[in-house]
Amino acid sequence: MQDHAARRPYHHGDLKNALVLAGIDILETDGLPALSLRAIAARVGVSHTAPKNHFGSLRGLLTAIATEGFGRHAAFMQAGVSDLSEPQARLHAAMEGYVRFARDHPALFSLMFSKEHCEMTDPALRMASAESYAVLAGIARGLEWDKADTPNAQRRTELLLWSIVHGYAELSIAGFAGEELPIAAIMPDFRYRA
Amino acid sequence: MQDHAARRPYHHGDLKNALVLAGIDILETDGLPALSLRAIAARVGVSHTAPKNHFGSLRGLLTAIATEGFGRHAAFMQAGVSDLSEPQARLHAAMEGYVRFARDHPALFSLMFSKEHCEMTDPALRMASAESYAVLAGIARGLEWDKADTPNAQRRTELLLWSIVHGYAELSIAGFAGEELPIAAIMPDFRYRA
DNA sequence: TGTACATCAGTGAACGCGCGTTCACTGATGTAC
DNA sequence: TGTACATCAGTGAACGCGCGTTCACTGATGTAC
Repeated sequence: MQDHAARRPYHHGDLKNALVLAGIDILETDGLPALSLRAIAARVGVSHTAPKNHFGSLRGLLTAIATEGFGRHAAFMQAGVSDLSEPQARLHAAMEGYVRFARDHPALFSLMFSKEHCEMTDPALRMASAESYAVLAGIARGLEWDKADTPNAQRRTELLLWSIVHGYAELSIAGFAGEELPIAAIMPDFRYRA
Repeated sequence: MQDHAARRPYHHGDLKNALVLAGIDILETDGLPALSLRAIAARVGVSHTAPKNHFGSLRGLLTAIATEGFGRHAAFMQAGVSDLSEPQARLHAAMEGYVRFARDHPALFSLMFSKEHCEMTDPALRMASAESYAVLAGIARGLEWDKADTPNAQRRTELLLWSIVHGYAELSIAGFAGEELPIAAIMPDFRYRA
């Protein structure tokens, strides 16, 4: 007993991080409805009131989990892209990463876009989601399409790409997309300049 | 008191329908988390165990609500289309209806695509969602695009259109789509045959 | 180097709440004869 | 036309459960002097 006490000191040391990781763990295993302050704290082995010191409330903790989610999401997109140089291949790889993340981590992905659970105005969350968006937008830069001469063409192109990949991911999760085609199979033929 | 009893007979008469409508009402007002058996029954003015006779469980009732949602969703798409004859205009009108429905009824829209809450294998739900999909697919039929010669070109075209409109709707609800552009503003230039 | 004190991190019991379900019931309706 | 009976629709009290929050607390750490 004394030994256990010695091994587990009163202060955790990195509770904030541990709670976020435990939360993601629960999401993967049991889904969003299982994500409560008590369940997360229990998984870390800590009193269920401890999270309050770091996150204020359940909503705060969920927001932090979503923020971490956006980081991983961006990494999924980057992963397939690094080796490629051809613009269209890079775009498709990033989009494929987007969809793969959603399929592999549906509960986390849902949380990331849920106003219901997350504080969308949170600065850290906004920054993380913006960085994730920037991966796609960065690759899309220089993309040429039919309406390139309309105002805000670039922003609109990005929004189109984002809609396609996000919609496909959501439909895929919900079970409406049928067999799991690579996203390249449904992409229109964008052309690149030069 | 006697009067009230006389006015409100023991049997409701159309409780099944009334519960679905009450549920939608609560969704519009207070959102998905507020949607409980007790809340829905209370709104109709009935014991909270009464829904069990018609729907078996909360999940059954939510599935029925989503089914009704798909019906309304289809109506939103149809609404703008009827007056138009030009194919591209019809397509854009249907898609605009799709997005407008999501923006006007975000909680109901979310429920409709939530495995978490609905029994996606329910026959009535499947039929309703298929009918909704058919509105878009019907208009898309005959649409010509760059990959028209690949296998399953039609299905892929439909899936692309659905992804665009669904993704744009979701991003719009989540607050990521910025100012509310009509969807035509981000659509690529499909061409129609003949 | 030591002491006092403020601050921070985590505890654990208690709270009230709303939830879905179970249960034995009652009122109303339909149907067989 | 009437009677018996089965079935259906709705009641309301009670249940146990997990939830987030509050509260007074304690153990550990840092800092001023």
